[in-house]
Amino acid sequence: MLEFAILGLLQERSMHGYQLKQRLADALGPFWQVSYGSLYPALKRLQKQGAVEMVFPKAEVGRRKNVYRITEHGQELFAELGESTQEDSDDNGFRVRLAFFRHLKPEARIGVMERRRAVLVDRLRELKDRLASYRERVDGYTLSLMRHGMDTTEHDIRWLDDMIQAERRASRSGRKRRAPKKGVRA
Amino acid sequence: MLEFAILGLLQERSMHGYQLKQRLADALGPFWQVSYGSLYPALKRLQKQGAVEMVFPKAEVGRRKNVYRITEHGQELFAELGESTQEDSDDNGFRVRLAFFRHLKPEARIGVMERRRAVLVDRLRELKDRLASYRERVDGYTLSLMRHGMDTTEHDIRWLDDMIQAERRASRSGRKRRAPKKGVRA
DNA sequence: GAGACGATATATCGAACCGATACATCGAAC
DNA sequence: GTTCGATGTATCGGTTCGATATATCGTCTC
Repeated sequence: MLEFAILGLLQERSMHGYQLKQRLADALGPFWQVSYGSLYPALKRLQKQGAVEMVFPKAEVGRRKNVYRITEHGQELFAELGESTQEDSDDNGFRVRLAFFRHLKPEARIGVMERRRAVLVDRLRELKDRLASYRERVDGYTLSLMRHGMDTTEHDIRWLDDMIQAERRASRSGRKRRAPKKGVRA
Repeated sequence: MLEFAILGLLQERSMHGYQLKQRLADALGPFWQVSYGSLYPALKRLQKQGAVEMVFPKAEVGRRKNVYRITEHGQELFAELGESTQEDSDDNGFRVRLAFFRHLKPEARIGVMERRRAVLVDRLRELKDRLASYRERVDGYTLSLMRHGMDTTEHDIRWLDDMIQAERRASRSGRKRRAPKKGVRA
């Protein structure tokens, strides 16, 4: 997911590590913060596989800045990671994807959201089963935790449904007339 | 948090690693799953600092089972970890604490919940500020993500308020008459 | 203009964690 | 009987986090 996020940011414009960290904190807000201990190694990995490249490898004067630019292979990797089913059950993984949704194809967006929905439906079912199975033999706090988890999951599913519907609407009208104005309503 | 969870489980009865992993999955449901790569090293760490001890160090016959028992020092460590302010901003950290709330003192429980509430209020404020600051210059998906985050956080705060209130009620009536029946209503 | 100070910027370290896997034993089904 | 799934302990490589080291830049103060 970190690689995906980096590539997503570099898609807008080339940046160096410090900027990436700032823009990431800005985009994901309080949901996800990355450390330099993850960021710089991730950049090196991406560079090694040719997904990003340095713009000014060595500036002779002043402070050293390693500005990275995304390559064509990086673009492909971004799309691939965005549609990958590997991180579907990771809550933050979906948030990260959502933050860069605008760079994915509409069909891919719907696919991601529907897979996410399936994960949440699974989770809801597991919570329901669990709650039914150990009624009475569990303390009030755990019970409350499970019930709140159910509420939250149901809320999330409704949210997804709205977004999927909006995406389909935009997709349909987008085929007839250009550009459906702004975006998704929460 | 892993150490805290292990000690919480061992407080009920002595167990071996495999059982710990199972009971952990059972208690935390879909919220948290631990790997053996974390569990066994954590047990060794706890053993090294004298918080747990092996019950049957070496069984001569049949399958090897390393049963661990919590020590007095382990009890202290559990209480200490349960009240620690170190993991307050970790969502899962609070869930884990909640799953073992029954082993904490009522005052500690209220303290943990109030600190958690403060974290969520902070998060809500940050989301509001962020939303106000970059209205218009952000895509619909990110906007939706932030708005949903606000809704969820507000919901969580109300949940906490209910639990804090219930805890206070139980605490007050518990001082007059013994044992306030069952527990917390979600 | 000297010094302090905070923001900018890159890099690495140790501890911890995850997913996978290896290895072994048990019970039960076929 | 032997295959198969559940039980059980353990470790490996790769990744992440939190902290820290190092250095430069802009700005403010005396």
